Amino acid sequence: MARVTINDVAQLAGVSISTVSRVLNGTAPVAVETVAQVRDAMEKLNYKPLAAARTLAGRRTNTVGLLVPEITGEFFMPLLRGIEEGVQEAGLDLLVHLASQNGDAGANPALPLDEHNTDGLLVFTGRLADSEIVRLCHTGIPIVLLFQSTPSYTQAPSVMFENTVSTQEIVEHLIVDHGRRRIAFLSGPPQNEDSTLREHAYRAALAKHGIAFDPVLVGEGGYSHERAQILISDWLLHGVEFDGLFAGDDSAAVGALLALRRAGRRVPEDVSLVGFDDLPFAALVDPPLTTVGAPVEAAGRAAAQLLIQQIQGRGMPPPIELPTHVIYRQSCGCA
Amino acid sequence: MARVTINDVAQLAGVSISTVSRVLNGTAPVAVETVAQVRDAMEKLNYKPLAAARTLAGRRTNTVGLLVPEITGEFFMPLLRGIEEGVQEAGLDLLVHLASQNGDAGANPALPLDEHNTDGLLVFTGRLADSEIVRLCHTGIPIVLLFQSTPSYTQAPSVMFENTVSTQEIVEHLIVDHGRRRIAFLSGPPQNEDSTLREHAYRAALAKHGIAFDPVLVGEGGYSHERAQILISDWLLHGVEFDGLFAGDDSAAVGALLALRRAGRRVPEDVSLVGFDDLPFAALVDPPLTTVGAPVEAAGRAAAQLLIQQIQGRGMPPPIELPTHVIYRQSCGCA
DNA sequence: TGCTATGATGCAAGCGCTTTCAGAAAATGG
DNA sequence: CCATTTTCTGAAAGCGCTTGCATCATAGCA
Repeated sequence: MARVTINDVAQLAGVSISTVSRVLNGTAPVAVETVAQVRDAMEKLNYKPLAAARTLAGRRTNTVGLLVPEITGEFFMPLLRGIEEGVQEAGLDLLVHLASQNGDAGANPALPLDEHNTDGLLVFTGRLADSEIVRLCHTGIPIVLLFQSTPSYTQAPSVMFENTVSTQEIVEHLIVDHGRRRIAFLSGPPQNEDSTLREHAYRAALAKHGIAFDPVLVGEGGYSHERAQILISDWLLHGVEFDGLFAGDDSAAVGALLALRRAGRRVPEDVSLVGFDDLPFAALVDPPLTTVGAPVEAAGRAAAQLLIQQIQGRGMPPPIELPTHVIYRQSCGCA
Repeated sequence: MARVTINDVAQLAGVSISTVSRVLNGTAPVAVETVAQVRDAMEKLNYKPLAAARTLAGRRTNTVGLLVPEITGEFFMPLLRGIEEGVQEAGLDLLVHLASQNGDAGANPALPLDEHNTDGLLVFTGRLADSEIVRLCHTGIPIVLLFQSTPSYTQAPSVMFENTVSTQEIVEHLIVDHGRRRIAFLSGPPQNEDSTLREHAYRAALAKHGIAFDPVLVGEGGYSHERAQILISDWLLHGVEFDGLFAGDDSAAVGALLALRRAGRRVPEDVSLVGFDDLPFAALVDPPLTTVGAPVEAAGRAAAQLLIQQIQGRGMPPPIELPTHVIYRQSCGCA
């Protein structure tokens, strides 16, 4: 049961392999009846071209790599879905690679994908040092950065969310509409760009309403419900008082919610709680979470498309910033 | 800036390409100092073997494919994580492919992966018809089935959860410890094997305690919170009465929880609610969900390992059934 | 010392496909 | 009706790597 090759097809169809290749790829005109014969032969033999051979001969892998820091959190799912769809639409395949998160940033996290020679790389990991990205860019491989702005001296396009406007709006909402004055903020993982932007916006909102920034009210939620839960429990235990909480993202918000409830604090009566991302469960928790809707799946899809655009030589696309908007539910105190 | 090939390395190291290949693959003894020279040359040139060429020459792709029905639900994440880790441990790569869920089962959902010629296939989709699986098996490509038992006339190993014992235990818990008599059941998607098994166990538990099975109390929750929420709302609206609910899985349980709450039913006072899987959020909802703990990530990892075992010719492993256990929290009525 | 295992290497034949080049056949135009 | 383009097809040269076979020392063993 040897593999059916292009030769077998050519033979059966009574043509040369060049012709078979051409009907396969549509790279040159082929007479309609010849096409029919070839198609027929392919069908009969159940011919499946060998990807590796095409790659080797055609010098393109038809594969894009996705470099992720870890597969966790509700956030990753819609993202992956968007990416897969975008990639599939273009007829490419998706190679998922978990970047080993060994502490040393000096290591070569992208290596495996490098080696596998994908046509392009989607990078979703703050962990990947700028220098590494610069290196990758210089190899000429198309890259798209997810939620990480383009480092200088490169022009890898990035896909990001609009953080500032919505964050400011949601924080101001707590101040203006719910009369909160002591509003805490939970940051994301260290050096997370989104988090930095959100913190700036948070501070700006406070400042705008004459509320002094209190460093006590800022902690690292790490976009993780465990972490946020522990942190908030700790705060509560140590008498840190606040009447509003912008949790940085929805995962942290849920963790915080749990901690608050366990400590007997009511949401939203005692504390107005808001998140960011509008992940699937945001509407499902009790009370439903007021948050910022971020088009995560669309971001994945957009990233895939930007990458494919580069791969296909259709130019270097500009960075994309996807709009977000506040979604008012009940956790802030709205009816 | 042409590609650095094995030739360049060989030349710089002053050896033949065969030797380079051998130090690369360790397929034959090479003198230590030669190895050093070659390694050196590789380093200097920053040589990266081209995967496609290795595949073509070596007749193996070093890639396994994952066929998924859709990327959604909390369930998929730990599964993917387990798979990726298992695959990565073996030094292989993971190609993720979303099976188009066009209604026609007649289509060829696996085709794309087929074409890409992976060394093996992880199949996680009830949608893939048995006939298709049989066909795949007959092509000789290693396969592992996820949550779907091996069809007859094939011996593709499968990874499944132990459904019966725990389900029976959790349902009996509602009957015995919480005095529930009208216990409803939400099934998974049609033809989902886990669901079928769980339903059998559910019925067995009822029977064991002399409770008549009432078909009115069975609905399709589809392992989806939206679907479950709609269904339960509907039931409540139409006066379907129940004091216990085994939601089939945790996603459906959360949906049901929401519907119950919206309708003013208290959990667990009015309705004892339990799920299955112990997904990450199960402990986070309010009240925390009593459920059956299923090692989802371990299942992914096990599947990857079974597949790799086949790929490496280390024999055809037997199916695996992973143990589950009831996790008592508060949604059933326990303190 | 002669003879065979063994170690270390090179040569060259592919792996299955794409693509350039050139040629044959058919279509076009004046 | 001949020159010229256009359409279609085949031969053949790789793409970068693995691997079977041959080679040649060197070492082991009687």
